[in-house]
Amino acid sequence: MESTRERLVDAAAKLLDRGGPAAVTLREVGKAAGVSHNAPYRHFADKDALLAAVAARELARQGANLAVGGGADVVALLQGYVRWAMRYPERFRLTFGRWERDDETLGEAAGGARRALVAAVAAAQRRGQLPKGDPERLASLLLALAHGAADLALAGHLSVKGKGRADPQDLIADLFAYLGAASGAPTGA
Amino acid sequence: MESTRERLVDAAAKLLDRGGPAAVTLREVGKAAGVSHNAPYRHFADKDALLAAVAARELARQGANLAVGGGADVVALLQGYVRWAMRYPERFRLTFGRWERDDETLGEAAGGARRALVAAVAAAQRRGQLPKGDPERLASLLLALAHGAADLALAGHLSVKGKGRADPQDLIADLFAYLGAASGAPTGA
DNA sequence: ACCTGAACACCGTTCAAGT
DNA sequence: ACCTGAACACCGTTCAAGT
Repeated sequence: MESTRERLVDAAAKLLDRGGPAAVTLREVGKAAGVSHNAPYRHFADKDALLAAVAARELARQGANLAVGGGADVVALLQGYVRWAMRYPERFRLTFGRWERDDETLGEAAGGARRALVAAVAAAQRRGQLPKGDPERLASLLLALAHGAADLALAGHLSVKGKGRADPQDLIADLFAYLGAASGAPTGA
Repeated sequence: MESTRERLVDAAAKLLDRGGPAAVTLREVGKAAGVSHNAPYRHFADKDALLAAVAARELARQGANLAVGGGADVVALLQGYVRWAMRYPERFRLTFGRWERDDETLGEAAGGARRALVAAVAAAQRRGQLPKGDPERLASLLLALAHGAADLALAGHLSVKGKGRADPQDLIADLFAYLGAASGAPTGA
């Protein structure tokens, strides 16, 4: 049996996927969850807190995916990340949107996902597939590329219609090829 | 003398900077521009079109900055891009937000900025500072990293508080060091 | 051609009240 | 402890009317 709270988060995520943030109204969320339009206030401080719960759940699932991957290929991890972003653009944007309030669960979920990625990077370094150096920093580089490629692609600022058509997956492959060619740690930093 | 239309765009941008998208109401925009709250409808189809005009103006300015740079260093160009994103987070997010409607002026502005970046990349390739290969695709790689680093930094998902503290500028420097170490075109793609 | 003021539907939030 | 229905302030949009 699903709790009301879970049904509310479910409904919010579904509405978000369908019509973007504008479609997520407390009235529609309530209707989809089978409660009144202000029942959410018994479970969340306000609409923003409900959206934060959606973002936290999404981030936690990402982290779980990464953790399952364990020693999985870093490339596969990043490709999974991009695939998720392209499939659920609204959840992706919400997750990395404006969260001035440092929601605890949200921060925790983000930390878990990050640790899994860093571990995979370190493993790839030991295998000689990635250059040596601080794995935290290298993970940031890889994540930033995957994240930026996905965001630009969603905004339509990546494909130039005519030639040089590179999707996010191509760019990830390119970066890995370059990193494989670079033997050691960066010299400039 | 500034036209009403320009004053409206100015006011919208200012309100956006101050309080995010939620603060941009047509009533506040009208008040700041010295007109009634529905005067905007004589200049823009709806609120979304007004925001698109803000985004287009921002993108055009970015393009102008890049064009002025001319043969400028690619690193300097990307650093300027990141500096802009960190200084005006709301404009940055708006510009790369959801624009299903293919606003013409917006697409044109984006194309101009992109062309300037590609030209700078090609110049750097001729100077041997960047590996050979399709400059369009290499530009996509660089832009994706700068964009992703800026977006993650704004979302607070980049600095890990403790160690490995890498800001977007560091990541750009890292990527260039790696690319400088990689001699040729990527082998994997 | 550009602007105004009133009006409408919709939304987030609050509150008194119910079980 | 959890939920409801009415109510309030606010917002985007429309429209008749003014210059």
